[in-house]
Amino acid sequence: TKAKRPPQKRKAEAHSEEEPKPKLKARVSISETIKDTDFSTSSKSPSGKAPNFKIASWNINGIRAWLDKDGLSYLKAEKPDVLCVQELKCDKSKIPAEVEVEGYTGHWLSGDTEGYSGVGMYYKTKPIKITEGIGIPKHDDEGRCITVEFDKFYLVNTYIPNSGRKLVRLKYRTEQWDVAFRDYLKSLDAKKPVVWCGDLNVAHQEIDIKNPKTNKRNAGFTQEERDSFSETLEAGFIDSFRELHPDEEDAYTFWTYMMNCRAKNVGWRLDYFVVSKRFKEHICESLIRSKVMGSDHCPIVLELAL
Amino acid sequence: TKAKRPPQKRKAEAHSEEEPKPKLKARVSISETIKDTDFSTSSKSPSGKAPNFKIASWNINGIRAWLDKDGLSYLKAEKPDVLCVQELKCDKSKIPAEVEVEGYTGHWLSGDTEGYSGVGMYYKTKPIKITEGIGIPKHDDEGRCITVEFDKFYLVNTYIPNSGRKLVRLKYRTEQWDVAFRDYLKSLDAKKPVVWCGDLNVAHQEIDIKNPKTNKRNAGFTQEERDSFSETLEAGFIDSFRELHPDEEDAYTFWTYMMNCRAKNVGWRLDYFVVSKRFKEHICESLIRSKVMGSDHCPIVLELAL
DNA sequence: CATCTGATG
DNA sequence: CATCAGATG
Repeated sequence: TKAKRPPQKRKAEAHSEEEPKPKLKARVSISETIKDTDFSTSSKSPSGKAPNFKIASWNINGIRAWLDKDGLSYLKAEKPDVLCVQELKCDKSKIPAEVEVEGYTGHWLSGDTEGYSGVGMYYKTKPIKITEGIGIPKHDDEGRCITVEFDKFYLVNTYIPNSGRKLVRLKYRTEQWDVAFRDYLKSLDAKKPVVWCGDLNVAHQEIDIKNPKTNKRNAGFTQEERDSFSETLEAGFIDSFRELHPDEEDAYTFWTYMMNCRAKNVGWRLDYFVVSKRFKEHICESLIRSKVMGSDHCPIVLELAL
Repeated sequence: TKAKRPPQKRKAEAHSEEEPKPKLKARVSISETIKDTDFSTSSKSPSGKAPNFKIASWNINGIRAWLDKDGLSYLKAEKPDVLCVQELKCDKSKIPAEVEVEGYTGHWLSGDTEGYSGVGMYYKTKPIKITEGIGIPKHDDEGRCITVEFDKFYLVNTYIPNSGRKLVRLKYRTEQWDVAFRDYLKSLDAKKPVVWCGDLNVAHQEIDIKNPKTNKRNAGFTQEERDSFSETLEAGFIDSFRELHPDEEDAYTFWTYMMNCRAKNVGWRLDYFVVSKRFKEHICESLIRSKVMGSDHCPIVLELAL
């Protein structure tokens, strides 16, 4: 029977002195892990065209921690036309100034809960339009979706709700969010082709997870989530990585920090580039940057010939 | 207007895998800072006797963090007969096994609030008796006092309540705790001489703090706390450090982690060895180990000739 | 295991 | 600035 802490108020200073000063953390650098990846490309579209537009996506697990770890070295090495990031875990107003990168514009979206969710992106060339959310207030208060309209396609960057431990949010996720989001995707697809990317928080098939048997009732591999994702794909979309690499095993984008799973490659493929079927002809390559460290997810890349 | 987090339960595992494994943190080592201190002694008691009993005291600001930083290297270098520590910030049941040291017995006391307060000690030779608290339940639920009875004296190890930001606990501290504790000390002193040590959370006089002017209404330097400490001393005790070093300035035992105060020696003397007046003849030296790092307080040492 | 908030000092 | 707890993933 544990007691409460002593009575508390706010905003005073015990043993004060003068003024607080900003802090500077020293962390292990992401830059070191960049060297193990070859960022050059030789891919071609089905009709033989070389890529001229590259999109990257990464669940960065906290933008402040990621910046401290020099996460921007990835952006500078990959040099994509757009980088989509998920899980900012930081209110828009609290993002450090070091987030700015020469040659890119950043766009950040946070939800109502401090330190929870949030997505953002860096882009080189100004899109036609940027939209936050999916247009349904009750689904838009967690900062999970940004859509940018380009000339030839829509790019939708999402951090799909996690069903949670004990699957407390499974019904919300599959019966509410996924349904509403599917409608949203379809409405975009009716206008222009769509590239939908991000942390979709589902491993689609058994090939997309190391331990399918033991994870059937864990968030991200329930039948409900997998079926829901199938239903979205059936509405006219393809999973670009699996389309190009139908039999590739052990291809994951997430590894829990626990139990040394990354070193053992005990992972999940939770991050995707899903594209409108009719846009398939523009896809040159769909890649997983599994050697880039700095988060419990790794970046993924889509190379397009527009 | 910030929203709440999503609904939560306990004890399940999202994206689980197998079993969790214990963790191992890498921190800056305290051992490095030990080298700057000379732990030998040449002190003598008023009657010319060399010390044969050494007591050290240190507010360690979290025993788990302190162990990770190799705090025990201080114990091994100082080699006191007793080391008193304050602010365990750890339930007794959660103290790591590495706390054990060859040649010493540990005794740990935690309060009802997880991660808050708590005191403990290492001793070489078994005391006659060990008592937890001051015998008043309403003052004893925060794990702030251990008394050990030796042949020639009582040793009282305390972490005196902080009056808090905005002085929310000043009345409790001075009108309740200090009054009850003073009675407790007097009752011991009636039986045997007393050595009272620990983090007393008060800088007694202007000489005991770098910025007396600006801290008059901050916890640890209010007139109420200073007067209360004076009143306790007047009951028959002496501040051993100030007794031996009446004019020594810039002698502090605490520096806020903020604003680089330690490097600038902008500090407070909050840690003391207070001893019964009639025990004065046994005091050889009262020292401040200001170069030993690892906490926002530094260790203090009392050398006795028994 | 690692991030965050918020309490405490 | 640095510890801790507890939530979240």
